[in-house]
Amino acid sequence: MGKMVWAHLAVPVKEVSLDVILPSGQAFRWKKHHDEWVSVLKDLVIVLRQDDNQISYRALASNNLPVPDSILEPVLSDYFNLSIKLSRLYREFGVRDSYFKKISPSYTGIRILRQDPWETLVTFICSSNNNIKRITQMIDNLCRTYGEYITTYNNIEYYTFPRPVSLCTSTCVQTLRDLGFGYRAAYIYKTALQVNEWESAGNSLSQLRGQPYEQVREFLLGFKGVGPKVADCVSLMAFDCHSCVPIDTHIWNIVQKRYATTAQLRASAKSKTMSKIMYDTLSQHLRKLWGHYAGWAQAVIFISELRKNE
DNA sequence: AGAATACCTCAGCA
DNA sequence: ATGCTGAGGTATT
Repeated sequence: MGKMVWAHLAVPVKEVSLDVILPSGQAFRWKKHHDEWVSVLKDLVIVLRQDDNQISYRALASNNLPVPDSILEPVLSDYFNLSIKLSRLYREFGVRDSYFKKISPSYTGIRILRQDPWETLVTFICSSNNNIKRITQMIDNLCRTYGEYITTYNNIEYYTFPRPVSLCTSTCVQTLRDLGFGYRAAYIYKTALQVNEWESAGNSLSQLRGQPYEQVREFLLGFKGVGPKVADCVSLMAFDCHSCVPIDTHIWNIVQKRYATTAQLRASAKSKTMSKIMYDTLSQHLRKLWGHYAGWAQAVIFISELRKNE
């Protein structure tokens, strides 16, 4: 083993709280081992430690060669969206929304990660009618089976996230079912075929970044297993659509409990399933309330609700 | 059009 | 114990 070389990001916990955002259902591949958070970004195993004033980081590559900080720092800065100042957003949300102002002091450092589009798409297809624990297990199985081995750290093997082409095999659906994907196995396979074809034609999913939300959303809704909620999660977490507010069961619950709702919204509460119209109405309502970075406010409210149920 | 139902799996609960 | 419910929904009817 080479000498451990740590580099540092001067980021206070109030801007990024790893312990809050990494295990809370935004990304599903971070593992905590003692005081270290470990995951894979691109083809590197990333190791993070955090104290009050900084995040220390280093990376392990498959060749065991050191990864220069000049490569690593931009990767992390991008992944954690560090150009966006959280303190400023919290202040603005607090002015717009008294409930946010009330609860946010207990939930600081919650920000939206900027994740890989393909990985995010697959992950959130898996998230439908599912829970964080199981989603984490499914994604872990997927990478072990179809990803490329990178290295072992703390006795845990780390793999890349498989490229679409790796899933375009005749046995994929059955394999995924055996790995616990249930009915989502077929969705993943079909999506892999589509994305592979799209990329083979010289495109990349990343080129959707910077496109208007409506176009990103329409594109995403074209995949099997992607409905309004999943499309919004991917738009927000991979395609820079910061104002987009995914409406899940937790947000729906909290809106009914905490926010004044219109007669139309209250009436819909009786319905077993949320209609597309109702979904859009609610999402836009919250977007207007919270503003251009509404999706970031949603993340705070979502985690506060998640934590309360524990 | 809009609402109900089936869908994989599994932990938590009565 | 066996059966039900809900988990960051979606496709189908």
